Order: sequence, then structure tokens, then C-alpha cells
Amino acid sequence: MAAARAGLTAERITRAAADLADEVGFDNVTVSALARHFGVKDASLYSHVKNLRDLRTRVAVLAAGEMVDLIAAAVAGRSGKDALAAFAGAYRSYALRHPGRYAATQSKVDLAQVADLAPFLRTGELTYGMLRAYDLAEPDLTDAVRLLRSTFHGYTSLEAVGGFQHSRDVDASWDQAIEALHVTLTHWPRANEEDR
Amino acid sequence: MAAARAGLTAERITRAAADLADEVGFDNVTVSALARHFGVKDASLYSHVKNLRDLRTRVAVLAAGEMVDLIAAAVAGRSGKDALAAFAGAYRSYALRHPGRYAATQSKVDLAQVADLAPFLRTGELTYGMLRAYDLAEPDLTDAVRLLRSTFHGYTSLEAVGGFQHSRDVDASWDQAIEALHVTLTHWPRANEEDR
DNA sequence: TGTGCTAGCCTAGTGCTCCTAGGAAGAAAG
DNA sequence: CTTTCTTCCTAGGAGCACTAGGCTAGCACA
Repeated sequence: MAAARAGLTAERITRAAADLADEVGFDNVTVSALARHFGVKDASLYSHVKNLRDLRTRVAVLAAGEMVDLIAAAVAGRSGKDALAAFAGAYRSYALRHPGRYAATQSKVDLAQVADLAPFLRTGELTYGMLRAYDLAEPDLTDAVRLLRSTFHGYTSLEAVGGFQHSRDVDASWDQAIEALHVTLTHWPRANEEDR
Repeated sequence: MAAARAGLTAERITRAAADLADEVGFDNVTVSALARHFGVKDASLYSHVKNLRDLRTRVAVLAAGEMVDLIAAAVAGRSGKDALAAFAGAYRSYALRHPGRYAATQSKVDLAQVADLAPFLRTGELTYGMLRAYDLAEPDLTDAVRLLRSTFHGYTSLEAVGGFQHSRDVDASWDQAIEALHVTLTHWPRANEEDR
């Protein structure tokens, strides 16, 4: 196997790493396994990727981009509660369908080393934009964004590790959580004097 | 260093592993590093601990026990919003003070291999008990528990990986989140007919 | 059509890791 | 004092990340 040239690229390696991550978990992605997948020796990958951390960062950027695209598509044309539900649905769907990629987006990446910051920034813009309908001003707006992100991330990651043992349907709980968040956002307890 | 007998025990090793995890991160805890810490060869640890996964599980149990004790102490004698704030405060405080231990509690452990399940069960009891004041019936109760757990876990883990870049004070956002959760629980959107 | 050059992939090797098998020495029990 | 058990050891295998340096395919250019 392994013709003279295997046609490796940073992109192909990154994509394969992301696929592998979805199968075996993000932390279990190894350079060796990727090399085997391409029918190539370990050392050959280091011409395209600096090291394992670099590879992980690339996967994180790839996943963040895919995810924000899906969320953007889901939210497009909606507002208020519809937008919230669409955002949440796309978010959870991606996280469950691509657990390895999703874990990558949550790994602490050195943002200074990321070439393309756009995917990460766009997620923030989308979230703030979605909240526009709820008419919140700073600092409540940021607090709300943090609450949403926390809930989405917390729920999906607990679900992914099997944290919900109760027999209650996990989808129904999720819908209910969205409902509850909507209520929270519409009856947001405004900050009195502590500002900035 | 390293007299004839170093006095190793599964407990001492587990505790050292937990301390190391808080320093360098849960995934970066190695058997070799622990052996060095005790002035002992790697192989010596395997008389007390089956393997790395077993060690990780032990750390998870240890951490879960510590955490639930602190939360129980904080919640004791309180109810309603006071209890919620105390629970949340103890949870976040432990997670931030002991990031490695906290990560251990969130690692997917094979519950079948856990000798003492009590710590894990007690957390659930505490959460359900805390919600008693809000007068929710199933399945809303379970939904609410899941929402709380998600928010707590999501917030602390995002905070831990540096996910909150905005200049808004992280403690203030947390207080606001608790406030919002309290509002949500008091105005819980009851499920109509979809049940159990 | 030949000649360099530059990728792309290789071999070889280091050091760290987890983990096993089997041996020796201290501690405890008779 | 002897036996036995526990604790820790040496020795070694296999997988992993990563480096240094060599060979060659296939391109650009003459």
C-alpha cells in the first residue's frame, strides 16, 4: 500500500482527524492512528502539521466553522423564541452528531495561534443577534449570553457522557429547558445599580 | 528518598493523583509522575491500583464525595432561593478551586466499576431536595434538575477553559444567572400533557 | 530531452508512557 | 527462628510524540 505520494495536505489530515475524533473521542486522536489511516509513516504528517497541539487546534477551527454555519442557517429568518429554539436545536444536534468535533471546540485553544478567528467570533455575533428580540441592555445582555452558552454546553456535554440517568426523555427535557430559557429571557431580572 | 517501604496505599495514591490533577489537569495525570512523587518505580503503584482507568475512577469518587459534602454543608438549614444560591456557590467554588478533581467528576466513569456509589447518588438527592421549595411535580422536577446541573456545569467549565472573554465580571454574571434560574423555577412553564 | 530543485515521504532513533512477569527483601504470624 | 505475605524491585514489551537527515518523484526551466 501507500503509493509513492499519498497526497497529504493539512486540510485532509485535519478532516481525517475530525472524523476519527467523532469515532474514538477527541483526546484519543493520535498521530500514529492518522498515519495508519493514510498508509503512511508517522513522521510524514509532520511536514503538514506542526505537532499534535497544532492538529487539535485545526480540528477545533474546522468544527467551530461547521457548527456556526449550521446554526446560522437554522436561525436565518427567525427571531425571538423561534430563533432561540432553532439555535438550540442546531447546537445540540451538532454536538451529539459530532461529539469529537464538538469536544474540539471546547478544548482550550490558544487563540493567539489560531489563524482564522472568524468562526469563533461569528458564534458570539449570532448569539447576541438572537437576543436582540428580548431587548436587553448591557451588562444584562452579556449575562444572558453566558447563561445560554452555559446551558447549551452543559446540557449537551452531560448528555454526551451519559450524565442523565433518569428515565425521563432527554429530548423532552431539552425542549422544556428551551421553554424555561425563553421565560427567563422575557422576564429577565434586571441588574439594579451594578453596571459595566 | 524512598526508604525500603514507602508506605503506599490506594488512598494515598488517589489523593496524590487528585492533587496532581488540580495542578496539571486531570488528563495530564500520569502513573510515572505519581511514582516520581513517591520516590518509587512505576511498577510499584500497580500493586495498589489496577491501572490508569481505575486510578481515574478513584479520583472521581474522591472528588464527588468531597464536593457533595461541601454542597450539603452549604445548603444545610436553607431553603428556596437561599438554598439555590448556596448550592450554586459551593458547586462553582469547588470546581474552580479544584479544576482537576472537578474534571474527574465529569469524566465518564463506568458506574459498574465504582465501589461506592453513594457520593454520586447524594448529589442527586441534594438537588431534588433543594427544589422541593419550588413545588414542582414530575416530569417537571427532573427537567428542572437537568437544567440546573447543565447550567452549573456549563458555566464553570466554560469559565475554567477561559471561554468568557468579555470584560463583564464573571462573578456578577454568575450571581445574575442564579437570579435568573430562581425566576425560572418560580415561573416554571408546566408541561401540558406530555408526561413521564 | 536533460538538469536542478523542491516537495513529500522515508528510515532511524530518542524519550516518555502504560503495563506485565517474575524476583528479593522487609514485616508479620507461627 | 522459620514461614508466609506484602511491598517494592528489575527487566522488558509495546505504543506514542517528535527530530534529524536521506532518497526520490515530479515539477520548472533551459
